[in-house]
Amino acid sequence: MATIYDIAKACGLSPATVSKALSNASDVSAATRERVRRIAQELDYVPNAGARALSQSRTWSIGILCQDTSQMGLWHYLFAQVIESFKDYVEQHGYDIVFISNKVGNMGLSYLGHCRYRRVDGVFIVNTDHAQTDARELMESNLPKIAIDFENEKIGCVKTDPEESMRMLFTHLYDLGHRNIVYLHGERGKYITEERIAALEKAAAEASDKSVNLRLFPSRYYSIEGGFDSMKKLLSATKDDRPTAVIASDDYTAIGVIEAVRAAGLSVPEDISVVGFDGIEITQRTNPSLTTIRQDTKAIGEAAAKNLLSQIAGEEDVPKTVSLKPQLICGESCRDIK
Amino acid sequence: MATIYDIAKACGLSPATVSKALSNASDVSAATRERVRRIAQELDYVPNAGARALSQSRTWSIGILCQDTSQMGLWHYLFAQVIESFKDYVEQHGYDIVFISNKVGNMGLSYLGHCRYRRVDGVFIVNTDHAQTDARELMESNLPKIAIDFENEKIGCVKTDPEESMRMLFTHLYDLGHRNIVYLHGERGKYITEERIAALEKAAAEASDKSVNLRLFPSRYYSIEGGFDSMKKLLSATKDDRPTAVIASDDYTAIGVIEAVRAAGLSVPEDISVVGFDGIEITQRTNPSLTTIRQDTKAIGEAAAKNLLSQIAGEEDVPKTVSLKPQLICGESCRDIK
DNA sequence: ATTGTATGTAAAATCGTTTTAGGAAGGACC
DNA sequence: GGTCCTTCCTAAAACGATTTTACATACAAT
Repeated sequence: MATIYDIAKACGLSPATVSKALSNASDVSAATRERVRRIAQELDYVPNAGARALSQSRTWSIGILCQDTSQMGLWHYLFAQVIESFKDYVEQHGYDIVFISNKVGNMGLSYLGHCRYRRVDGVFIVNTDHAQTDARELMESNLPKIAIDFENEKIGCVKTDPEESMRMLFTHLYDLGHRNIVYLHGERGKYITEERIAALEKAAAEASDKSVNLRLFPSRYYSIEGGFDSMKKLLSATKDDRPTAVIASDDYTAIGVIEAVRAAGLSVPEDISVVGFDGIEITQRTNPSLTTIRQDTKAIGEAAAKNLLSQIAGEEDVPKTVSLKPQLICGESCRDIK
Repeated sequence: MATIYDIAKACGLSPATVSKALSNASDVSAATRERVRRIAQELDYVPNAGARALSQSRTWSIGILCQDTSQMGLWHYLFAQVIESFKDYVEQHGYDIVFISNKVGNMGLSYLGHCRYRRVDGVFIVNTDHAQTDARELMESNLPKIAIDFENEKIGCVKTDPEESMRMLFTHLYDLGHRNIVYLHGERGKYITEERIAALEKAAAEASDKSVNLRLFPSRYYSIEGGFDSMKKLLSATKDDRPTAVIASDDYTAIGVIEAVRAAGLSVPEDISVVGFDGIEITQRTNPSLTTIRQDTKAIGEAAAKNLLSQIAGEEDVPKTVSLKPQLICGESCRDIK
């Protein structure tokens, strides 16, 4: 493959001049620049990203961490959309993406190790067990970085405003007359879980209505089966005091919840109203269609990208946290019981 | 960040020896090797993939081309699973993945240009418009490469055996008594479309039954809306000779088909039987659940990875085409009309 | 004693860029 | 004519590895 040396030789110039000509440096005459360009074309020259990276000490690549014990793998519908939006954005700015893993070859690299091996210019933490040593090490590092739905002193985040989201859901149910509500929340201890629980309890408290009975019940994220099992347990645990509405941790869980309600011989929304979270496409195709909070995945990906690129560029005053507006999608899974 | 030079200095050795010690070369004493290892640990050394690539002229990275005009983007459920499986496999062998695009920065790189810019060791063509100039250029190149559902002289492929798949579907419907069948096929001209149509017609011919009436009707891949629209048209075009069964090009299309049947005041499977293709998870959650052909996405990804790594290793007799077994999943979308 | 063979290490070249420091040529100005 | 800018270009170092060649030393075989 042709290199700048080949071009230099063909043009009768030095490699340095060729490099500058190709990168639009100011101290090359227009005539020379054009000649170099032409010859480069003719020789089918493509720069070597690795060599460039070595000399610039930046690779124009960004790491993405999206790993989880959940069976969904990397391709959770929601995360996938966020990643795609992120990728499109950074790609336009010349970056490629590297999926960070701690199982590369037999090198025994940690997440951070992998980032350093590939010399990524920054990292986007989409999903991981934030409590795990490996993830912690990465977040402690001083790489430019941004996360989704997680933050601490060392890392900022992009998220769909939890306060507003949960208030929207609660208010929607409350206005339909629901007072006996259960939140089927995701794994306790996860940052986003705690945040949403707090937000929901706050919204409930703000109603200042003694008749409101908000209870929590554990489930897990992104699992139809998990939603099914949890709802089954919930139903048998609340025989005498069945909730009139259930807020699922996410849309998959909500699908499972609906199945469980049916399996118990009850109906949605006649007997129990159900709402989800995330607003993935399929929720509008289910039967009944689901009332849920839509997260704007495109905006999330873009906001994360913009923030990270600003950090990489060394800009000052890069916002630490970006909070995006949720949108309530009204399906047919809730009944007015007033 | 520590380099082998730092280690060399700390050990009182030459960089060459350090390099060899770290790569388990034979001509380094065990004692030296251990010492180097220890110091490397202490200095928190991580090799620089770019530098390594420059000197080895291989990057340990593989390009993935998965782009399409379809609105599904990169994250089509089926392709996503294949890519994940592929990624897991090559990752274990030390490779990272690069998504190939023709919109990187403002460099105006073609697909092949991007591959050359990043010096990928091989490329996996998951989905693209194979007729497009850019894709053709890539396939003409002499990079190690493998595709899904496409092949020609220059590139081999991994696919779910079309002959067997289509025969399974046809036979299933035939055995249920269906004689009036429509295939709602994907875009004409696509390799896989033509292959499946031919396979289906062959299976129908093999029935040697004059009463079999197999018709083709155009639709497009992976679109619920597309399936809906096509089925609507089909219903109005066949008022007097409605098919008893419809084979959709894929599961998404099948979902749209079912909606269209309902919208026409008919029912699945009472009035019309519907089958899909791909076997994505959600088809078992729809109402009714879908009879479909399951493609083994994990096996596809692995087969592609294995094949590509063999090519990269320069092995001889790497199989050009790998054909995998389909699996018939029986849902409740077909009725026995005998 | 000589030759040969491992063995362990070092020096230097190489990979393809970018960057820094400077040099030559030519014009403008006093 | 000398000084000072510009403008355009080059040489050389740097980036961080790997790889090839060469050179010691030790020890065995002849």
